[in-house]
Amino acid sequence: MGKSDVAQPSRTQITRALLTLREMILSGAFAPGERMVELALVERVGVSRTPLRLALAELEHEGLLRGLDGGGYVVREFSHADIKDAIELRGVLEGTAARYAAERGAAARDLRGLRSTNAAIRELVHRADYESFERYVDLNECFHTRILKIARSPLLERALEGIVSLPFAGASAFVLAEAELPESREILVVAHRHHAGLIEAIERRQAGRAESLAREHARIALTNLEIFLSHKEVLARLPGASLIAPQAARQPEPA
Amino acid sequence: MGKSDVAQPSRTQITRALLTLREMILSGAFAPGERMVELALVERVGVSRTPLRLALAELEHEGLLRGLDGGGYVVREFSHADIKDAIELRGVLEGTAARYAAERGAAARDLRGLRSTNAAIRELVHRADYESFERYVDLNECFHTRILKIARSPLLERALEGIVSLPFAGASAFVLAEAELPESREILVVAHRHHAGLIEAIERRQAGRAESLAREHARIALTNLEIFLSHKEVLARLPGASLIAPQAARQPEPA
DNA sequence: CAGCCACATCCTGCATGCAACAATCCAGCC
DNA sequence: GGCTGGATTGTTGCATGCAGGATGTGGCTG
Repeated sequence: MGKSDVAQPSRTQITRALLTLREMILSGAFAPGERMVELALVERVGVSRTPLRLALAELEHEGLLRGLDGGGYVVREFSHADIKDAIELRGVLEGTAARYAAERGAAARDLRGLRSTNAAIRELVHRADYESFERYVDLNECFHTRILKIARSPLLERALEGIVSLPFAGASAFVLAEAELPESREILVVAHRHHAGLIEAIERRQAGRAESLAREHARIALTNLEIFLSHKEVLARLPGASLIAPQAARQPEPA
Repeated sequence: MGKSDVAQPSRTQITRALLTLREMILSGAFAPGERMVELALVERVGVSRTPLRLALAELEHEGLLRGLDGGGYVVREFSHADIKDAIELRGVLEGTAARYAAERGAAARDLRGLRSTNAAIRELVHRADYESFERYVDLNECFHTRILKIARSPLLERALEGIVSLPFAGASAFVLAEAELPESREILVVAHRHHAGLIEAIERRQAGRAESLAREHARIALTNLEIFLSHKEVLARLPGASLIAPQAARQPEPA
């Protein structure tokens, strides 16, 4: 939303390569651990090696690729623990954002913006059609972005960007497909309640409350994750699903 | 420690350029806002444009450079607010690491390692010579790294790396020159006490205590920052000092 | 039959040349 | 005199050629 790079999909070859590669990886075009051979990608992406390499380096920073010692990159694989960690860490950072917002104070118009966004969300909570869910995702992102802006910490924004760029770590990662899993529908009611509490906490300068509430809010995604992992046929339709490591012979480490 | 890139300073041209440029920037070879012209850097660094550009992109990720819309990079300038934010955010992340360590449990040998490191620190707290301070910095870094390892969260490590790579955000950023400012000497006693409390909290699985203690521990750097800002003649000798914006009547222009 | 060495192949790291874009400066015109 | 247009210069974006290194394979030998 803030960035205007989607409007110009190929203003530069680097972004073209970046968008194409990210799309390909998340859609499962490569198996986890598969090596990203530059010359092979030149054909499939349509750019030269120079911008392509820049894009690969960028994707390594985003966490989708992993650099090899001898050079080159492979597609990363994400364990369940990785995803849980990412969600928890997002909660920590968004909690910090909420705390900053409460401590540093929010302008009246900022609070109004939060309220109007959350009011729009309330209208959609009980809708069941797909279009409403798409709209919900937008509004949800908007709400989280608003709080982040109110926190007024560029560094925090950067750190959070680095987390939500990971698959399944975003605030709305699992929301979209909830349209198909009615058992998780009531979660939206809880989320709306969390938002309302956050607004109130920020308005009343209750920093501790705001922080812990935002953390708990992020943990909603953990619940959603569990639900999804027991419905693999739906999970497979989410972007990046192919990057999740099978839970099989992995040593289970209960928290 | 884990990475062995310092042993081979120029194993690849990219790292050579990266190390050289970082050194040059932190030593004040460029003024904040100055444009980093590639061709000019080719001479001064001694590598070609291709690896140099990779290094520039890396430095932008580290936060030392800022990318321009039309292309190219400029040296970033850090306000006091930026530094305070970085320190506070480091506290949040190290607090999370301490909490993880307490929640997930530390092995006996990990606790022993923490204790021995902190015991070594205790020996140095009242020493005043420069060599002792250098050793103190090493041990301090070691202690923080140990806790981070015990937390067992690769993602958290990455996030923290992204913060401490900023100038003045590291755990020992202001310690080294404390040798010259006796008024901040007793801070080391407090820091040692914090460490001891952290070990105890982790051992007793007191997650909340561990988190808030680590946060408070990071705020020591805030105190040190204030002290330094009132001793500009000492501050100037720290790497990266030239990147700090003067606090004067600067017109803040929020994006 | 197993281990080791040498060779061939593939891939990445790097350098350089070319082209397009942006900024700047100067000149001409209103 | 100010503004606008164009030209020139400087800088980045991109492509490709080349070389070094890692890897895998085959054959030879113990």
